[in-house]
Order: sequence, then structure tokens, then C-alpha cells
Amino acid sequence: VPPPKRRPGRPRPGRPVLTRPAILAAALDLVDEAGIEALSMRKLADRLGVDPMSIYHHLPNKAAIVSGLVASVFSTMAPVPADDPWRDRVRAWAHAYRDLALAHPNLVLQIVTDSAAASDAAILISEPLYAAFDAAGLAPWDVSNAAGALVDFVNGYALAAGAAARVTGDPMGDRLAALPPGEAPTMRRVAAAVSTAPTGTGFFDACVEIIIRGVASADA
Amino acid sequence: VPPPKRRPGRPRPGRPVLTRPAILAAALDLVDEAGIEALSMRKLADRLGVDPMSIYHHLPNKAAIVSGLVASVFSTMAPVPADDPWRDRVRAWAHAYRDLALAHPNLVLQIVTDSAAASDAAILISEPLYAAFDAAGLAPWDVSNAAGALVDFVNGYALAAGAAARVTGDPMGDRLAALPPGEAPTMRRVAAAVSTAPTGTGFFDACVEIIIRGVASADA
DNA sequence: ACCTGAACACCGTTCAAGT
DNA sequence: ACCTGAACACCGTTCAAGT
Repeated sequence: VPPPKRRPGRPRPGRPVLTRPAILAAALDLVDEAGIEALSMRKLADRLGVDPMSIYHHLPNKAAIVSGLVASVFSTMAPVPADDPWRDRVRAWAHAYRDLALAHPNLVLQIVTDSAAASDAAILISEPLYAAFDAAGLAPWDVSNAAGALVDFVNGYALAAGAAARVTGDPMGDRLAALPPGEAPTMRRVAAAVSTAPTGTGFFDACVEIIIRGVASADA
Repeated sequence: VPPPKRRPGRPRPGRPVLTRPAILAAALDLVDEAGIEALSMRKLADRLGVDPMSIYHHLPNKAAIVSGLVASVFSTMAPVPADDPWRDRVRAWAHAYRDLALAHPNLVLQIVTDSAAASDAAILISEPLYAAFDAAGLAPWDVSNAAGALVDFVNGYALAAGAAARVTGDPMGDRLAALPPGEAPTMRRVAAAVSTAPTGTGFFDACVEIIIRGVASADA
């Protein structure tokens, strides 16, 4: 049932029908509930009880809505304690960024892509990570490589975890079982032995430790 | 100029107007030349000199075309030497998978997403990586974590490198310069010192070494 | 300035009709 | 079986018209 239609004309000053934050909030709800493919100007307008074209008075186009959504998610990054040992700060940053990326599973792809494109919204969140590796005494080149390695890893992880969150069952094990016999023997043996999907917390923490150890053992 | 229109009717047996491989080849050309957003059933049909609906006799829908494209790219994975020391095999695998993912920059997002979703096409290519870590003498849980870490890293890297390939200039440095003064001091200092974007070969190889060292130092 | 509504140029896909 | 073409239910966005 569509909301009651408004009549044309400018609303009373100070009581706008639409605002940028209200539009973005409604868009985020829509994406969370129905997925990114359900986000259209027309459906969004429906949800706001407004004509589709009204939205264009507050945001220039659909791309601006999506990047506004992504920017608002990036702004929720949890702070990282500044005085802890550098390894703890790296761990805290990795968890904070992972949590941010997975807070809205239907938006992971946009978040990770935007982060990879290094938009204004995405670039600032890496500063505490750079600071942590800098505090470890690494040379600038090593700081850059270490931070880049962790950022790229978390982006890849979030992509996979987001995809896994949208399916049921055990895709990895099921797909391995469906392969022709003789294919992928090592993967079969390993999967049978571990029986935990590579998207859980244990896996994530183990990967972060691999990177921390790899970075730390470069000095030696 | 549209190609000459065909008249309705079944073509001569054995001389089909359309085949699945021909459709996928045309679709890959279209994506390589004009980007994934230019891939529509209508434009693809135009390029094939055919009615849009003809395509549906060979592939069930647009999603099948995209996943067919991705599967065909995965099938080009370069082989990894099976008898080299495990570190060399890990390096060779990382290069082969990165090259595959970046072979079609306009398709990176689909390749990486599909890999993260562990489709049939994507799952098989990881076997040599698992075999390499297995040959290193790792326990199954460590093999799984090490392989997952590297796969997720390369996916994240390919996403960023693909995005960088579609822009010009030095986005990282330019964006840092545009930030309010006082923001991101460590990133500024590091960027000024290294002056190489985190998408180059040196960066990629350094990250692979970090992961190899991190994995190897777990036994110690 | 801000909201409306018709219109344009696209989409993917179903279905009936050709041979 | 395979190709065509009209039709349906969508899109994002421009533009003129309201107040």
C-alpha cells in the first residue's frame, strides 16, 4: 500500500519533507532489509512517501546515495587505543575494520570496493594502522607494505564472509564433495580435518597473527 | 550501424547462428572494451547481429553469462610447478592467481566475488596452494588458515589494483594532500617516503613474503 | 527552493509466432 | 530446435510545471 500522496509545492520553511540524512537512513534500511539490488530511486521514494524526483533535490544521483551510504558506514569505525603495544593496536584495528565492513552484509561489496579505490571516506581509517606499524619501528617502506597487506587481507576476508553470510549450509564442503573423484585431494583432506569454514573468528584471528609474525620477523 | 537483420526461422542444422562459446567470447570483448555496465542482453545481441531473445536459447539469463565469463577466466589459471620447494610454489601460485584476476580489469569485481563465494569454477584453483602448504609440513588447521589468508589477500589486492587501473594519476597522494592539515600524519609521512603506490609488483611480492614468513615462523 | 508528474531512453525477461 | 518481435514490468534521469 503506497503512503498518502503529497500535493506539489514547496513545504513550509524549516519543515522540509526530505533531508539528506533521512534519505540515507531510509536507503540503508532498504539495503539491510532487501539487498543492494532492491535500492532504486523509485522504491526509495515509495518508502519515503515522496515522488521519486524529489530525492534529486538533495542528492545528485543514485551513485551519490551509494557513496553516501558507504561514507556513513566508514564514519562508524571504532577507535583504536593509541598507547597499547603495537601488536595489540594492529589486532584492534583489524577487528574494528572487519566489524565495520560486516555491519551491513548487503553493503560489503560497496564498502570493500570503495576502500580499494581509496575514497576520502576510506582513506582516513587506516591512519591508526600506519601509526601502529610505525610505532613498531619499521622503515616507511615496511610500514606501507605491512598496512597494505592487512588492509587487502581484511577486504578479501570481508568479501568472503559477506558472501557466506548470504548462503546457508556448508558451501565449501558441499562443493568439494560434488567434485569429480580424484580432484583436489589436499583440499578434501584438509577440509575433513578442520571442519570449520574459513570465515569464522578463529580463522580471522589466525590470519592476523600470520601477518603480524611475518611483519615482525622481517627485522630479524 | 546495426548489422543486417536475420529473418525468423531455424538455421540450417550444424550451422547454428549462435553458440555458447561465441556468445561468451563476444560478451568478454564487450566487457573488456566498455566495462561491465555496458554488458546488456541488447547490446550483446547487437554485437552478435542477432535478436536479443536469441541468446536465451543458449544461456538461461544474464547471470549465467556473467558466471560463464568468470568460469572461463578461472580456467586460464597458469599451472604451478609441483616439485619446487614449497615457498616457491606459494610464490608461483600467488603470481598465477593475481595475473588471472587482473587479466580482465573490468571483470575483477566479478572474479573476486565469485572466488569469495567459492563457486565450482573458483574452488579448484586453490588445490596447488593447499598442496604447497601441506608439503611445508603444516597441520591441517594451519594449511587451511595459511591458504585462506593468501587467497583473501590476493582477492583484496586484485580489487584495489583493478580499481587503480581504472583511474589516472596518484589517488593516494592526491587524496592525502587534500585532507585537512593535521589529519593522517603518519600516512602522509610514509607516503612521502615511499612514493610507490600499494598496487605495484614490489608491494605485491613484499606482501607474499610477509605471509610466507608468518606461516613459516609458526612452527618455531 | 523544493516537490510533482509526464516523458525519454534504457533495462531483463515472458510469451506467442514463425521456420 | 532455434530465431524473431511484440509486450511487460521495471530502471535512472531530464525537464517543465506547480507553490
